[in-house]
Amino acid sequence: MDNHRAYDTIKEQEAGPVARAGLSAEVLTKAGAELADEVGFEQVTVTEVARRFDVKVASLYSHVKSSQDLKVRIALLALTELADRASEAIAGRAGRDALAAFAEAYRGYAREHPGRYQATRLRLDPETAAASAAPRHAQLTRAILRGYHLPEPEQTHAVRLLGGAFHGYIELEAAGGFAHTPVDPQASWDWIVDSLDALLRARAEH
Amino acid sequence: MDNHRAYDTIKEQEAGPVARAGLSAEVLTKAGAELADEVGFEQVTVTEVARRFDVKVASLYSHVKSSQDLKVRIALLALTELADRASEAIAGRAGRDALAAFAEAYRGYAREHPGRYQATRLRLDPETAAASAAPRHAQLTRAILRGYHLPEPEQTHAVRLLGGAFHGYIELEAAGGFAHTPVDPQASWDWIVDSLDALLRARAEH
DNA sequence: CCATTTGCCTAAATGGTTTAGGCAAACGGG
DNA sequence: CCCGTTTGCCTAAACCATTTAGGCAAATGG
Repeated sequence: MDNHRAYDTIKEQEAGPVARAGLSAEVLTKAGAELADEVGFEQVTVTEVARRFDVKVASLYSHVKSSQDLKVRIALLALTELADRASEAIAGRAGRDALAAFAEAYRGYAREHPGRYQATRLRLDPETAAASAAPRHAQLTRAILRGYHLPEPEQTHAVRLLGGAFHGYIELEAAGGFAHTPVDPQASWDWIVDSLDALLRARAEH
Repeated sequence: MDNHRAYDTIKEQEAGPVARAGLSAEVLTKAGAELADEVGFEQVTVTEVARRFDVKVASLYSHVKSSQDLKVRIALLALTELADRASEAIAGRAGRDALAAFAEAYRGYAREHPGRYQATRLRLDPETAAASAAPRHAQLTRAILRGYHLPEPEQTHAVRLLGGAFHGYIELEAAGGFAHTPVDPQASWDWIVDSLDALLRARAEH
């Protein structure tokens, strides 16, 4: 039962005094998010995160409850980052400008951080979702729609249309669904933003 | 080394002559699809499928190459079923009718077969995707758009808009994203189909 | 300077995946 | 009808990720 001693000896021979890795839920979440961007969100494992800190797997369990807990934390981080980015994008803009900037914020984030973007689609239980940045996303969309003067319940319909359209397009693009058609995805994106702007303006007048 | 004998004895005592389970890639795929609808696509494991046939896990490996292979087969099955359903829905319809029927086919399939619908978003490698029913989905969308007389490249833009909008809406709805707003999802869906129809008609004229 | 807390450890159980090798049932030609 | 081959499912065992339990030592603070 002198395994600890043997370990310490080796450790001290090889790396000097045993250094603490400085783990915390935040640091692990950040590392998990980076891992997700590199290998995909589904491929995030506590084992790989531990490897990156050169630490034993069990050590992570003092900071996160489970593998699922780690994934939820990554999702919450991504939702917050994405809401911050969208919020900054629409600041000082209105109408078509705001819509285009908002759309670009989402698409840009998904391109730069594919794993984090995948994480935003993790199914959260209702309480967690309500306490997350998810409601901010809906609020930001409503802020854009203020420029179009839609009455309820049409404003809610429009929130759902925009959320679905942007999210769905990004997902189909990421899945490689556009690879076999020689039409520039950027051109489609611009056309779609344009068309949705026209749609909303038409709906406002009735 | 007489484990086989021991096993056979038990088997014969308990269940008579050793019956073959009648496994095949098709049967396993079907069972996997049903499992997906019950517990979610990510929760599909070869272990659970084996349990359902009362068969040892290793036995499945004569029929499917790996756990991933099973998942790909489920995805291909779902893509085919969904394309069949969409195809039937738009037969004999045009314009707004076709669009609404197409949309309803997707949403209905996702509601009735949530796990299979999740499977349709599995990332397939390009060759597999090209040989799947995925191209049929794009063709079906183009069939609907014939009624709107859009020139290229706008027709391609519209294919991407419709694919993204329907898919994104279904995903957001399934994720519970609409739970905290007291607006009927069906009403939003109808409004969205209506709006997209108007959008396409407007784009056709210019 | 000692007591407590904190951080990471070893050890071991659980469970899904996968390969290797084997027996026996089914099948088809002589 | 019998025997060789194929097919179907088996046992056994390795691998890897997850998770819990329990322990030592560094850091912390009175």
